[in-house]
Amino acid sequence: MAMRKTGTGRAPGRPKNTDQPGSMRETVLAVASRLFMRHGYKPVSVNQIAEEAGVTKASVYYYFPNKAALFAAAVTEMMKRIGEVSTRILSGGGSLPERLETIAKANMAGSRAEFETMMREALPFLSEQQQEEIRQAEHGVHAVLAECFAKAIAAGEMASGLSPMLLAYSFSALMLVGNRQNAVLEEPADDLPRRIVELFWSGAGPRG
Amino acid sequence: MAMRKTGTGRAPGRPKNTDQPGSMRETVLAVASRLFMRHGYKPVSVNQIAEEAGVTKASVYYYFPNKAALFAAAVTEMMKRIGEVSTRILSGGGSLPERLETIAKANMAGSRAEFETMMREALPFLSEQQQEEIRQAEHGVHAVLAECFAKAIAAGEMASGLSPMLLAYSFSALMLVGNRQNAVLEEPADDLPRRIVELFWSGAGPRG
DNA sequence: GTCTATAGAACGATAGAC
DNA sequence: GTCTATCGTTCTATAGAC
Repeated sequence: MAMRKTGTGRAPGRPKNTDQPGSMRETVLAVASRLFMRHGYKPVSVNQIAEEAGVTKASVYYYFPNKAALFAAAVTEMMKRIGEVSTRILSGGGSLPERLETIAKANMAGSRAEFETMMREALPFLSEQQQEEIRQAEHGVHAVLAECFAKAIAAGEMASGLSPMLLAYSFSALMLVGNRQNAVLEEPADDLPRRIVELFWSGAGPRG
Repeated sequence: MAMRKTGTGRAPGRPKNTDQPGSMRETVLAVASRLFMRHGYKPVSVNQIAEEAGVTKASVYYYFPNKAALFAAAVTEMMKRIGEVSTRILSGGGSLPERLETIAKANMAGSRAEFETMMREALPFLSEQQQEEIRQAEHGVHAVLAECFAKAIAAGEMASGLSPMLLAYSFSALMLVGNRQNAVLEEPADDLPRRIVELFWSGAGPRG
């Protein structure tokens, strides 16, 4: 007799409403983003995601048309969360450079570099549309920064020669530098966020 | 009678020394880097490279153990050339910001973004060692910049708080920003190199 | 009875084991 | 060189909601 291979303990058919409603899709998304972040795109199978979410593969495919779409949705979701955290930090107390340093710390303590690596690996599997979806989500995160910069420029707290969006993308790019193998940068790792913000704020030219 | 499929017009056997010595490997490398840059990794077959270089596939595999190694070597070679060009620009005339702007223009006019895209596509096919080889070559390019920055810091032409290597990686990261879809940056495209260098040099903080 | 949300099974492709 | 396991994906059956 053949063993049941894909059983999840749950009976087929629509579940009772006692299972809190509307949560299955979000559960799958949460599990997926965690696994994708930890192991990358290819190594994570849809089956693995399904099992950890307590459903079968078929249920995952009920919510997402394919693995790439699930990945894109998971990344987009993550970006949304990052944007919310950034908004919270930026609307908090302290000077703007101090708040930027907090964001830099959060981004660099988290696995931003691993995120970029994962994106590179996954890119060949994504459709143009899915790539665009992710770009839009990324743009949203940058927009949060840009809005803050626009206000600061209007208030005279920042130089006025550069567009807020360019500043946002630049700051984001500099944070990525902080995720490099710190050995080659010849800087103490715990000081990097401060130095990155210092460079962003005051430039590389002679001071005074 | 079967047709010769892979003939290149050259007779089999070791060529006479009149064919300038040691150039075959370089010819293959040059052809490979051009094709990889133009079409990406997967779409380019080793056969195609061999044909355009005027040799057979067997000859290519004499110099390189596999396609990925050939790719890594081609990229490394390109990095070497980029490093040489950067050295030449940096040792030329003009102020340091002006020379940096020249480098930024060269990088952004050239297909730096396409290069990054190609790298992403090829990454899954490269061994750890081959990836490390490319990283080393990239590091070499940054070292050229870092050396220049170190001198400038010693001469008081740049701020002294940051390590030259961190500055080099940061400048490189900012140049990548210039390759984005310029629409989102809200900046005129032809002005971007100047603005990028301006940000790098003077920072985002209030001026004066 | 129809719609929704799940499970189970199977398909073609592919990669690795033997 | 064949066999098997697994992958992404699709199809169908079914239990419960409305």
